Amino acid sequence: MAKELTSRSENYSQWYNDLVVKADLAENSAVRGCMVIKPYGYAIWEKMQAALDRMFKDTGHVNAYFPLFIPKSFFSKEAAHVDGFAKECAVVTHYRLKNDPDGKGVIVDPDAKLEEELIVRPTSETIIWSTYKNWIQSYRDLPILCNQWANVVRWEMRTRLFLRTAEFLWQEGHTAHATKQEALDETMQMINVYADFAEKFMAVPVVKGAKSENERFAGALDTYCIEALMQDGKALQSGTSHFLGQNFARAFDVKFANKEGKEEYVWATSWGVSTRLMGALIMAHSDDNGLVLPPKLAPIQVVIVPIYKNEEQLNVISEKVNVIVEKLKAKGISVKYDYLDNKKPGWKFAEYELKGVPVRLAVGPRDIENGTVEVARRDTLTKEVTSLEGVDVYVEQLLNDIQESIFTKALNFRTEMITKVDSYDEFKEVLKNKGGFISAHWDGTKETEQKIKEETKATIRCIPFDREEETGTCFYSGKPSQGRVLFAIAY
RNA sequence: CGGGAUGUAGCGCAGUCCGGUAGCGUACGUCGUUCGGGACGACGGGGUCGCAGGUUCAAAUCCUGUCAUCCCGACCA
Repeated sequence: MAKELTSRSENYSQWYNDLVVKADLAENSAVRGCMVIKPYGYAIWEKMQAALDRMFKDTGHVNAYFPLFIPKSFFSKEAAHVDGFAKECAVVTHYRLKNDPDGKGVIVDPDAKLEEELIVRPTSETIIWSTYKNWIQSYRDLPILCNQWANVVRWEMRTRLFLRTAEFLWQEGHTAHATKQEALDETMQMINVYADFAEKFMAVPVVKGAKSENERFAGALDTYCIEALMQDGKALQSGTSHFLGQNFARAFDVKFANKEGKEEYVWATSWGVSTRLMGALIMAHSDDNGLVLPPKLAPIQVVIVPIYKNEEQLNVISEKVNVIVEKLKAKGISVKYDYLDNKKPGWKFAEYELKGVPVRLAVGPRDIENGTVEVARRDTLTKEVTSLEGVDVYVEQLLNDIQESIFTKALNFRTEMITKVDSYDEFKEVLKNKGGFISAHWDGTKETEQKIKEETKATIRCIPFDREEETGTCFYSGKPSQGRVLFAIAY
């Protein structure tokens, strides 16, 4: 099955490593687990970026950019935060190289040691809040609603392609507010933006909820998340939005004068999604023929493959196809007419399936004669012949259908994979044989969650916002519970 | 950082036990026939066998070291 993201899995080199993206490792270097995103893979990321950026701007946010390097001292200012990130930081200690006096190559110049080490950002809360300090004096300066598109580095012990790479691309929103309520609203608003993006663009259904204390972001008072389910039954945290309270404002001494002229600490949020979403996209929809991309994120939405024996035939076909291409473009549909004769039609069919192109049109002599075109859809791998006249309208509708159909398929799968469980035996049984989300009562304590994790590797993915009010008893401890939470094995 | 595996042509691999100077599939190039689901034939180009030492007349193969990757843990977004 083409669902594992492992290099040894059957189809990896065929459709994943070679075509979409490659975790490329510099030889003999300490650059481990970083990823190279090839042009086609990057085009998908660009589509995601564009859609998200639009949504951020529609909710009043602006983009900004902050430094890659963060002075070490900034990190020690928020205790929980440093605890969370200290173990996975890349540290810059020198600023110069020189020729090795004893021979070949270059060495780090020992005379060029930095007074204070610089940390390559694992996340930008600290550098941004030290900057915000200078931007904020009065309630009139608030709110600040900034987002940055950037790369960050987390020196993970073990990396997993897309899901946990040492360097990754992401966006991080950092907002500052005058009131607690406004910050809470912002936190909630952004998790909703993420959920909308996941469901409407990626066609990946997600559960919105709050993290348990154990799983919370380092330095946050509350973490909201969206959790998606992959085809192998494992959960993937796909986006988070944090209510930071006044923790960072206190740490960086960011105060403002309120309407009464009194000094108060600023309220903060941060939120982010990363190239991990590409992993989610791939693992949620792909099949053994390769990628299945939702039309809204497909760099190429329609590919047209002519079938011909000679140039004369091609010319006749092209004349008809060019009209369609123009019509599709006029509708804002990205279309590629692959008329080159260096590959055969069969090869092209397989190739574009591998790349997840949602709709393929094939036009050959037979179609020219009958005024028809063959339309194939990637998600169902079905083909039908339709009239060439008006195919643009047909395709436009089809793209919408595919978008919806991919989502419905994923949603049905997820619904099937949420299992209600009331005993520990049942819990273990479902984890082992079925996977997916397990909806169960939990007593709300760290200790219970920790023990369940140790014994089964399952963690609480979230406490869903829309859970039913239902009292019960914790399946593990037998203590009273206020409602069900979702457990799962996660990536 | 522990346990296991791997490193040989762009990619996927065989060859290693038992040392004799590197091969298969695919991709690539030329020509011809093909072209409605990854075409076929003929010829051809491409490899410091991860790296560094050692043993030997001779090392992809044996020995030592080292680097890197993958999988399983621990850790984490």
